[in-house]
Amino acid sequence: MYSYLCSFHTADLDRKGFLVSMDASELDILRHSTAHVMAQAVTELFGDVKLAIGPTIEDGFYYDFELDHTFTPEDIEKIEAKMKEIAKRNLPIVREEMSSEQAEILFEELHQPYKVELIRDLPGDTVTVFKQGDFIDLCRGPHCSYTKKVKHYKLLSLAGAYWRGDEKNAMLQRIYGTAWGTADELAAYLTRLEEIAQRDHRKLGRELDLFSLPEELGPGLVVWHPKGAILRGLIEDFLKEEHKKRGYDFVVGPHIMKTSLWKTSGHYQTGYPMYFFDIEGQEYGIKPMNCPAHILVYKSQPRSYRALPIRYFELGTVYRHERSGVLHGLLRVRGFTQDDAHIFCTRAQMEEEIIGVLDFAFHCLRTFGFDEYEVMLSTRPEADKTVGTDENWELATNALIAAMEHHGIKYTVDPGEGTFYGPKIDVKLKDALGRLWQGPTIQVDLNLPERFDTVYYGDDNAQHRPVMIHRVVLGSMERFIGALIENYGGQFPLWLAPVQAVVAPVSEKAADYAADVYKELRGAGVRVELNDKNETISSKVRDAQMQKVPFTLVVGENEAADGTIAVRDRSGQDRRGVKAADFIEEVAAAVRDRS
RNA sequence: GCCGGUGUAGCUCAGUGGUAGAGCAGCGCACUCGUAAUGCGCAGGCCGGGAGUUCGAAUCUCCCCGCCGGCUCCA
Repeated sequence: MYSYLCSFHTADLDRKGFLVSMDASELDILRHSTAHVMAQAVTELFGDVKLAIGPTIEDGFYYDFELDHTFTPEDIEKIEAKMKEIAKRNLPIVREEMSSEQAEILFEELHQPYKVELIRDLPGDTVTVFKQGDFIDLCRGPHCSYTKKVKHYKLLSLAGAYWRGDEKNAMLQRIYGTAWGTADELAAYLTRLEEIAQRDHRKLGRELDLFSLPEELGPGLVVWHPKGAILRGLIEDFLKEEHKKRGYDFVVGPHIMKTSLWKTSGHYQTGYPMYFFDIEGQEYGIKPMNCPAHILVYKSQPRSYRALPIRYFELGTVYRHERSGVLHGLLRVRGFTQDDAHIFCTRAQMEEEIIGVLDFAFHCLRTFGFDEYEVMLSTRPEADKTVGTDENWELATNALIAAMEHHGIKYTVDPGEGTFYGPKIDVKLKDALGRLWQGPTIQVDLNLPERFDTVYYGDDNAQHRPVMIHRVVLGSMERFIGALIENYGGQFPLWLAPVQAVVAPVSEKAADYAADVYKELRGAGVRVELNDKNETISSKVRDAQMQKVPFTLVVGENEAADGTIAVRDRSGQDRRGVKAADFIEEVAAAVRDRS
């Protein structure tokens, strides 16, 4: 498939599978040097600049600065021009090793307090600095040999960023950029950014009339329009069917619950971002999670070990007070519906249950066109920040690992990134453009069973604590559909397309026949629309294409005469003389195998 | 929440102190048309909200709100 690779000596594929002229480490070096050249340009242009950090990131780099001047978009052009000039000077980039003390003195003299702080925190007693002309930066390197190598780059955006990512620290100004080995690669990357913008679910959501987030409603609150609601309904129907197959019981809880319940669960005390309000002197909270209700269902009667595992499923709508600055289309909202389930089982059953959940999750994801994943195991944070015994943490973590190994899943460990109440597995999905999205999460909960004193009776007739596994498969409807829209670029497969076909009469002469075809298809369960506007057929075809409708069914006098339809698909392929019944079967077949 | 940007018709966007504009979408009329835009016409705006400066504000200033790009946080 990649046989043409041979013609590229140092050719490599980048992380998203695109052919690039440099391997990952060469690109990394180039980008790092580009960041230095940018920092030099900023320093030369604005004088008193305090440099923070300037690492490489996926596809590029950034550098954080502190200075009195506030960057404007116009400054970006000036900085790019200055970078070009610096590159042209072709300064040698020289590595120098020095003792930490020397370096500290050097950067004190240069009025670079952030660098001094970095040096103090670095292990070892020597550091390296890199010099190009008058510009000196603390840096591990390596770098390109000359500034001239820095050629194909573009500064992309300005942003604020806290020093060391801590909001208690000073807000710095960050400039993001990208850099590549050749002009073509840079151009390809910029084209790719364009493509990503074209697929933006917020843009497609509006254009395809799927959903909106009206200002009148409040930030982060979604209304689903008819077409979006069809899409969402199809996904929910699929989920319900799959959960039934896999032995889940459906439960339903209310949206508001007394604050005392949130005190029992601990959400109240830990300052979970909830909404609280008062009813007749009694304080209530809107649920940010579904678990307490599920636990109360569990606790509604004594449970025997024979009844376990118990799996409760709910498409549970929750509300969380997300900080205003983090809201983003469907991907980060304040009200959302999780495909949430809680599994209560014995310790001995835990591993098998997790195996089942993983199997379930991957089956669902493949159905929606996600075939590549990255899996992360998040382990226990510092012990004093967590609940639960060492033994239980170990047991839970081992069960997660064993289940992944059972499936032969390659995973990376995110040490200390588990929740305070237990370890978890996060699955990230890779979409059509190679981007990662948050997907299934499986968490073992060592906290709530204790807090709610959840028990079952064992064969020894004694009370035991069940293991509680909290898991979502698609995550939330909102976030998942956002990802789905971008993954398909709005071109949903037939089984998910809100409108599967548009009947487009060529002229009024075929209007009656078109109406008949429309009724026949609708009667057969095809999601079909009739475009009987007083417009040309070209215009109707165009409308359907723009709406990314899978099939446009053109009917004119010819079709009316022999009782057929002309089927045009989204790629522009046209099949004439198709019987409506055959088309209906074709659609039904695709819906059956979800394609 | 914080830093920066931004907000004009349903959508995309012009309009830098002197009576609010275009294209598309919508509605009407004509045309009756064969696979990505037929023509003509008509409607449509508290220029995000509030306060101020000014004879006069979409335009200048301040406050608030939303959105966008990030930081932090997360399904």
